[in-house]
This record gives sequence, structure tokens and C-alpha cells, in this order.
Amino acid sequence: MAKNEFVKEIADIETDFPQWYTDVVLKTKLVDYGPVKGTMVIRPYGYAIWEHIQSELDRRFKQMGVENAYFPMLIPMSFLTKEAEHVEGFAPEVAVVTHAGGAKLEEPLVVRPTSETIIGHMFGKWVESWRDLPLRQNQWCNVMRWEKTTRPFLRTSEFLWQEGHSVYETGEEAEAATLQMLACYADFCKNVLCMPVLTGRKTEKEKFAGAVATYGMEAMMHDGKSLQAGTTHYMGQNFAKAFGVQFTGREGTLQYGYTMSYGVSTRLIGALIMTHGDARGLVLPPPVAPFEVVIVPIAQKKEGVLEATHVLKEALEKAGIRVKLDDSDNSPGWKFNEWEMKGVPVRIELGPRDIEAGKMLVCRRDTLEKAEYALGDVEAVSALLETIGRDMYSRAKARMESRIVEADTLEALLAGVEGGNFVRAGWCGERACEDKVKEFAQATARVFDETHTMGTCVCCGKKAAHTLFFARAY
RNA sequence: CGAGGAGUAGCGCAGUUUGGUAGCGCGCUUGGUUCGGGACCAAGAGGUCGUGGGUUCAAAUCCCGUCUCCUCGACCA
Repeated sequence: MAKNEFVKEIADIETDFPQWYTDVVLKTKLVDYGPVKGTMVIRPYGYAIWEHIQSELDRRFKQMGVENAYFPMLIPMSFLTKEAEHVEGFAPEVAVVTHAGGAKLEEPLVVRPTSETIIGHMFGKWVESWRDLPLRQNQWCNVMRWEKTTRPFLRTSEFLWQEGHSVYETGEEAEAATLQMLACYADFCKNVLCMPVLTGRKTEKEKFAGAVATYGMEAMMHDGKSLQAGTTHYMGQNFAKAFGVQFTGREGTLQYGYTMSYGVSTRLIGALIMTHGDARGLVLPPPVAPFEVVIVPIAQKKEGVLEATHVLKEALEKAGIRVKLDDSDNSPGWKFNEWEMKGVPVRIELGPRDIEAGKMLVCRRDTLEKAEYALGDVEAVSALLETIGRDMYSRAKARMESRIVEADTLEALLAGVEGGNFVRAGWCGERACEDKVKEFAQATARVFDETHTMGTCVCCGKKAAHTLFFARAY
């Protein structure tokens, strides 16, 4: 394509954010649509991000003493109905297998929308004594929820996630574990995804079907809307009683365990795209970027250029940096645009001029700044990657904080969320008021704010029992 | 599930009003010249027009059915 014919490949991020998102995930080859409604194919460039998310989280879980396991995808329909709230919440969106082996099944099987039931069933068999507790297992798997409207990574019929499930002797322990895992997630978002989140408990209306309490973390997307990036749930004895998770306690009496669960999904990929992306496309956090550095040779057929880029690549790789050397026949300008759209944190340009001067041109994706480094200065590149990650977090955090506003009235709340803000507001605690806010402002309660106190309910004006963050959400 | 939009080459589209046997751009292949912000020349390959039926001498085009995808709303990691 000639310079003067250059057409913008992706929609304008400011005026058409949803289209920008769809364009970016497709054009950068993170994902493609599957042939079945609502399904997605996670392509290598996208799956690499997931693999980095997985390995980093998996390491953290294991450090906390969680073991990995795998439970079957098919769950007897009757399991789902054992916990009243649970079935009510999930029944509308499960896919059901009615036929197999050429015959109708006696009992339909649901494709797991989440695994509390089947894991509860198995834990019921495995837990006998207080000595078996805590029992903490996690699985990496796919789940299926037949959603009405879908969008790659953010909401798909089938998605990948991890779901951790634990049983404890006491409610205090289980609840503490629920909060501990929430903190683990938030730390992961900060240090690995460079993404700030608000964390806190969810309202009854927003909690997980069957839980006593649900905690969530909410990330602010580029347009100021909220995305639930992960949840942890304290189940009390609800599932333990439904599935007979009982043990003989320290005093010799038979008692039910207390369970909790937690999960994050491939939605995190959508979250980081919509948090960090800009008009040129993706801006990937270095810790999860498939490539942290792309090397673009200039005049690569000239004597010594490709050789020099290979030497540089090996030096960077030796320091543990993930490197792509783009020695394709495309022009340098084409490569610059391509890799910027794909969000590679650092680009290094290396041509005859640099080689002669013993330098290399290093370009940051997040700020688009360029600087000359000594050729082969691996430590400086390493340090730059660290800096980029920190700066991405700081910018996102400053942005989120600048977009938290307070409201005393429904009108103010509406104006706040329409302006792309998280709105802090008081709440009397009545479901009717929460419903009214949603109807009036198309905004939902995201999490409780434990750090501030608003005096009156934003809806009815009575004394506030709680302070909440409201936002429009994906 | 309600309201819109769209299915024609790998991608993006034109052609449908007024039926006449399929075209453009990008990409792809081969060769050559290029290379510091989407290079250029030349020669090529690639489509039973989503699908089933109907009308007609003749259907991408007209009629009926059907499937799928996208966007926006009510539900959700």
C-alpha cells in the first residue's frame, strides 16, 4: 500500500470504542470467530498471552498450597438442582447433552458452566476428617455458558479459565481465604497485567448464585466502563450441605465444611486490551506480551545487517527476554505499524548506520518515544521493560483515580456514569434502590467501598448503610 | 429473546433496482529493483455468489423457505 493511500485499519478508539476493540482483536490475530455462535478461536498470538497469565497465576497458587486437578466437563443434571440458588442462576444458560452414542440419555448432562457441583460431589467423597482440611484444588479448563450476546474474550459461549475450590474447617478460615485470593488476584493484575482494579464485596443482587458472599475486582476500561475481571466466593456451608461435604471434627462430631471458590478467565485478555490500548492498537504489558522486543532490521540485505540482528537477538534471549526478529520482506515502515498495532512493548531498529556507530534505536510502544542505546546493551533493554510495566500501571491507575466521582442524587450518578466514571455513592441497602439506579442510569453496583463513607442513599435519600461504586459495565 | 445490518476469491467490497454466464482493491505465488514510518515493476494462481426449493431459454440478480454471523437492548467470568 502506498503511503498516500494509507487507510486506517482500526476504528477510532475515542468515537467508536466497541468497534475499535473488535477490529484490534481480529486484526492483530489474537482471536477469530468460531463457526458456532459465540465461540472464539484463540490464535497463537492470543494464546501466548493466556499461557503467560496461566503460568504466573499457577505459580502463585502453588505457592499458597493449592494443587491442580481436573474434573469432568459433563455434570449430571441432578447435581445442578441440589443447590437452589445455584440452579436458578445457571439453568438459563447451560448447554445440555441429551443424546449420546446414538441414544437418548436417561439423565441429561450439562456442560459445566462452573464446577462447584461436581467438585462438591467429589470433595464429599474425599473429606472424612478435620485432618483432610483444608482441601484446596484448582483446575484450568473450559466452561460453557450460553450467553445471549457475545464478544471475543469479554463474553463468549465457551471460555477458558481457572477455578479454584477449597474446603475449610471453619467459616472464618474460608472467608479469610476468599479475601486472600482476592488480594492475590489484585496483586497479579497490578504486577503482571499492569492493571489497577477496585476490589470489594458485591451486593446480594450481583453475587454468585449459591454464595454467601461474592467479592470482585473491577477494572476500568478505556471508555470508563467497568469490567469484572475476577471473583472470589465464600459459600458458607451451602454447597457442603448440598453435596455432603462432612468430616469428623477435632471433638469427634460430624460437621459440614465451609467452602470457597475463585476464578479468572480469558476475559483478563480483554481487560488488558481495553485498559492499555490506544489509537494504534494493542499496548501489551511486558510480563505477558508474547514478544517483549521486536527487532526490525533496516536495509536487511546489506552486508552484515541480518548478522548483527541475530547476534542482538541471541544476547537478549540469553537474558530471558522474549524476542521476535522480523526479517520478512515487508518494508520497515510496514513492520513499524504492524508491530505497534500488535502491541510489542519495545521495538529495536537496527540498520547499517547504527551498526557502524555501535548503536541501536530503541522505541517504546507505550509512549512511542525513541532513544539511541549502545548496540547490545541488554541490561538497559531489560530495565526499560521494567520501566514500561511500571509506567503502564501508573498511567492506568492515575486515569482510573481521576475518573472516580461522587454522587448524592440519581441525576448526578447518571451524569457520572455517562461521563465514563466510576461513581461513589451511598446506599440504604434496599434492593429496590439498587434496581432503581440500574433502571435510571443503566449502571450497576460494582463493589462496596470500605474506605469512604457517603451520608445518604443516592436513590431514596435515607441514611446510607453502605457506600458503593456504581458504573456501567461490560 | 426483541430491533437493525450482513453473507460474492484469504480479507474488504462492487455487481442485485432493469436476469444474459463474475469484477475491483489489498493479500498470496514467481522473478527483479528497493529498504531509517504501511516501496515499485513484470508475470501468475485463486470464486458451483451461505444453503434448499421455485420461476425462466437463461438467476449472484426475481419469489418462497432455511442457516449463520455482526451490532444494539434485557441476563452474565
